[in-house]
Amino acid sequence: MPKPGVDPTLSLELGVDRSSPVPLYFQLAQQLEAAIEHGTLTPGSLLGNEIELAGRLGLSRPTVRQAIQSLVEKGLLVRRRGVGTQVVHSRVRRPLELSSLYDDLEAAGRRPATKVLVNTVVPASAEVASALGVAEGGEVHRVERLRLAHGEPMAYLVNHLPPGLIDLDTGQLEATGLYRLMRASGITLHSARQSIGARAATAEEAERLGEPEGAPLLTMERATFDDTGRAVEFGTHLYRPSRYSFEFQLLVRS
Amino acid sequence: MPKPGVDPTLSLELGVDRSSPVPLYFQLAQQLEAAIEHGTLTPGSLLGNEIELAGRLGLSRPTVRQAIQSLVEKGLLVRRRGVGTQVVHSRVRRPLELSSLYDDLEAAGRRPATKVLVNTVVPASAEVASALGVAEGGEVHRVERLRLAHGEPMAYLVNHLPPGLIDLDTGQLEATGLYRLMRASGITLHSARQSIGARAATAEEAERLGEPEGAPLLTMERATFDDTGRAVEFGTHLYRPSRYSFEFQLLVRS
DNA sequence: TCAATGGGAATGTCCGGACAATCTGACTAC
DNA sequence: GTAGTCAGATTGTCCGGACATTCCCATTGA
Repeated sequence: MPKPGVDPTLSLELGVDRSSPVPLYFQLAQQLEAAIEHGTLTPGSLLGNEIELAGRLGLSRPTVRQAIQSLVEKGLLVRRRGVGTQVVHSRVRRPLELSSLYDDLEAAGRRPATKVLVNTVVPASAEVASALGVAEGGEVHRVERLRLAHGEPMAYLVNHLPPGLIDLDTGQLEATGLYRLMRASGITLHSARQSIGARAATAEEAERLGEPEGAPLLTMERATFDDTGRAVEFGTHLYRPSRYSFEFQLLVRS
Repeated sequence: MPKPGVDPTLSLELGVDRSSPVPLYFQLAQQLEAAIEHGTLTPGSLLGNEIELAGRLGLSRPTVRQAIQSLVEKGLLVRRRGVGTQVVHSRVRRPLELSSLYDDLEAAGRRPATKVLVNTVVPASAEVASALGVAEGGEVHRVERLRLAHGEPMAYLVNHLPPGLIDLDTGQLEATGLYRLMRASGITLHSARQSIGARAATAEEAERLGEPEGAPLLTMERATFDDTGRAVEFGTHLYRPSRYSFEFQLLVRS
């Protein structure tokens, strides 16, 4: 007896370009993701089984599985043994990636402005030295920035970087984000350790951010590492909670 | 000419049990992870190439690749084409999973205590109805809890759940976390949308948490979904920033 | 009416092989 | 000496197949 629901991938224009340098599994994953995004593949609908799908596309089953697997890891699909592969109902946003505040804002359509307050070399404090893995008192870059949105201050960012890693040009810092500069310098960002908390603003901080003294502020500390394990950045950030909050999606690792 | 560095996996007692129901790739991944954790595989060291490793273990290359891949996704290993697979230097902690505050505290060795203040059924407010996808005014469970550590209040947790999903026993809620109860009820948690911010405490909140009025509080809102996309929980939490902050590790998706 | 059984269907695991893409380092030519 | 070139090593991609495991559901039996 045929299944009641028709395989929704049948109506899709799926097909891969074998002459393309883009891997086949990636091409398929992109097409499926686009179909989900576009609503062609409706939430809850079952994808046809892998073997049949592979045959229809002229691909092998491992290749199709690899494509599906990548979407499962993105949280777009759910697989169940004995049942099939289903499109997840809930709308999935980005699962909290390591991006700069600048990129976040730009993606949200807001045009962030940056004012570099300090861009210099200083001796490392004990805290900075420990975070960056350099000797206390050794030279490190220090950057202080004020991030503005709609002309109003939104965040006060203090970052320390180990010496000799990157040229910190004030103009570039104002035009783009720190992470983008680091990536452009050939640094492969790998992981970051973050801590988010809250505290009352000091008089100095309050003035910089345009808040009353003692106002609640959102704080974030972050140490970023490249793929060799080197600490490449240590940041201490202050956000105005009325202007900014951390929004993200978590996926349960099964 | 032989390579200068000896393959560090040679000195490992690697071996799989083919009679075990645990998948072979998973057994291998666990052994490699244990070796990294234990320091037998030192950071920066290169694992021998996949093909040789597969041959030595009597496994196929895809199986070995699958094991390595899972550790790459955990951030423990880094692969580079033409070079090899390397142990990451930086110590990786959990990459921010979806766990309850209760589990977090327990893992940290602190024995959390929970006081259930309210456990009842209420009509859904507009906000709760929207988050849970139920009709406004429809019945939902409401749970208010106070989380204590060392006898001092640490967080005030308000959660709403759709009706008929789970039996909320006050005794159980005080003995364990909400997520653990949900999982035990057969609910497959899939994803959550979170928002972390800060604000000043109201008089009522301040009293409950033992803070002065207007003190900065860390706030977290979270909607949790199961793998069918149903909202299964909506929580609004308040934390004392002197007692709690969000700590986690991010991995860069390449 | 309800519980136990069993078959079909789908994903999960594993194999062995082949070729491509990329990086490193040594060699060569200038 | 320096830059370009080439070969070896290693991971990335892809194939086709085999069997195991799990879930759903219809059938069967009490």
